[in-house]
Parts: sequence; C-alpha cells; structure tokens
Amino acid sequence: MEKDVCATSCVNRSRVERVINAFPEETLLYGATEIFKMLADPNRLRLLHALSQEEMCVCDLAALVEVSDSAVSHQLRLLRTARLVKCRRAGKMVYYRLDDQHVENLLQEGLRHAEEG
Amino acid sequence: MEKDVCATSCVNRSRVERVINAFPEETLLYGATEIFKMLADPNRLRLLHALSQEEMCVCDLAALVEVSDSAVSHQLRLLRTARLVKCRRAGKMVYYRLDDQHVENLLQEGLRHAEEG
DNA sequence: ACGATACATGAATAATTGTTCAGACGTTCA
DNA sequence: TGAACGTCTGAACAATTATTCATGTATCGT
Repeated sequence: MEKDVCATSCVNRSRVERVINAFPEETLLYGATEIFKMLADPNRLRLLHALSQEEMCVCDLAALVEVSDSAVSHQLRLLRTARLVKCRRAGKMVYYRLDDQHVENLLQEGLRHAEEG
Repeated sequence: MEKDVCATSCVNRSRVERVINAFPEETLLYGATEIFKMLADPNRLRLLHALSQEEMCVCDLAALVEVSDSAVSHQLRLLRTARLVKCRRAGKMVYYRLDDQHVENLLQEGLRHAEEG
C-alpha cells in the first residue's frame, strides 16, 4: 500500500531541485572544467608559473621542464586553445606568455590551497 | 671552432635557471596539481557547487548528477582523500560538506575565469 | 537475528590524456 | 635556392582516470 508513485528512497527531492536550479550554466561549467584540466598537470603548472614571470620561447620551456620540444609544443597548443597563453613569433622563435592576469590568480590560489593540506 | 662546451642552441640558460629557481616546492606543486585534477571534471564541479550551498547525503548527490550511487561514492572518495570534502554519518546516511571555504573560492574563481573566455 | 536500506570497495573494462616518432612548415643565412 | 634551425602536427602507443558490476560493511526497523 504505497502512498506515492515514485519510490521516494532517501532522496530529498526538494533539496535536489533547489540545488540543481542554482547550478551554473552548462557552458560556464564546462568552461571551468577545461581550465582546471589545463592546470591539472605538474608540467603545465611549471610552464604557467614560468610564464607568469617572463616571456619564453619553446626551447627554453622544453629545457625548463626537461621534455622534448615536441611534447612541450603539444602542451602549449592545449594551453593556447584554452586561452591561457598567447604567443608571438620573432624570427625563427616563438615566444609565449600568459594570456591574462586571471591565470596567475588561479595558479596562486591553487598553490596557496595546497600549502594548507 | 666552438666557443663553449654545451651546444648553446637557442636555449637561454640564465633565463631558464632563474625561472627554475623560482619554482614552487615539489610538494606544493604536486599538491596543487591534485587539487586541480579534482576540479577538472564537470560532475565533481557540480558536486562541489552543490555542497557549497548545503550539506547532502550520497543518494541526493547521485540523483543530482544522475549517476549510480557507486560512481558517486568513488568520486566522493577522491574528493575526501584530496581533502576537499568532509563527511559525517547520521544513522544510515552519510552527509557530505565542503572541507573549507578555500574550495569554494577556487571554484568561483574558475567559473569567473570561464565567463570571460 | 533477519531483511532492507545506505553507502563503500576491488577488480575489470571503457574512456580519456600524454608522449614519442616521423615528418611538415616557416624563417634565416649563406 | 638550399641547408639548418626552431616549431608544429598527426598517428600510434603508453599511461592515467572513470564507470560498472558484484560484493562487503554499517545501521535501522521488526
């Protein structure tokens, strides 16, 4: 002799709905996810940390994190398409820098959080 | 007739050294990486966003992101070991909440950054 | 004590992400 | 123009991460 159609189980429907309604827009959410993905790798963090100090070319960056030029180039492409870094060509070289101040904030905030563990 | 021992290539040694010396400690860097990894998934972002508003039990959270209890439980374990969430048992249920304010800051900062893309 | 409910876990599989390797492109300099 | 250098790219392979499924543990109501 059940009272309601749905098996109510333990789920608090109204709570769930309330929280779902407060969700950020999908595009925002996926945007943030992509940014965090970019920050979720130690070498990319090193690259970004380096670039927060000075502009550098690809082979400097490769030397920095001790991987092949190719590997760095792949990583830089990811960072570029995620709009975390920008680049300019100067002769044979390509110099990278952070796209904006925001990136550095996130990076610092993450490191600060890690400090407290 | 080479001047120096190392093939200098294009690498700016002094620049690279300077930047390497400024690197954050390894433990910090890896700590930050782990945190960002946790944030690098849309469902985990949803979970954290929800928990930034109210404490919730596992089956609420599963309903929220529309995956199995088991899958959510696995994700919650990751968040727990990364110290992003805490939990308390109340009878049969286990209620989760954010571990501290910091997490919410990071989340908000990420969403804000995504807004500008 | 028993069955039912809420949650957790390990192992296998599926999906995603990173690296390497071979080669292409663009620029410089002879 | 062509050889050398710095960088980029695609495809194959390696490594990491997420989900499922089956089963385990804790608590409650009877």
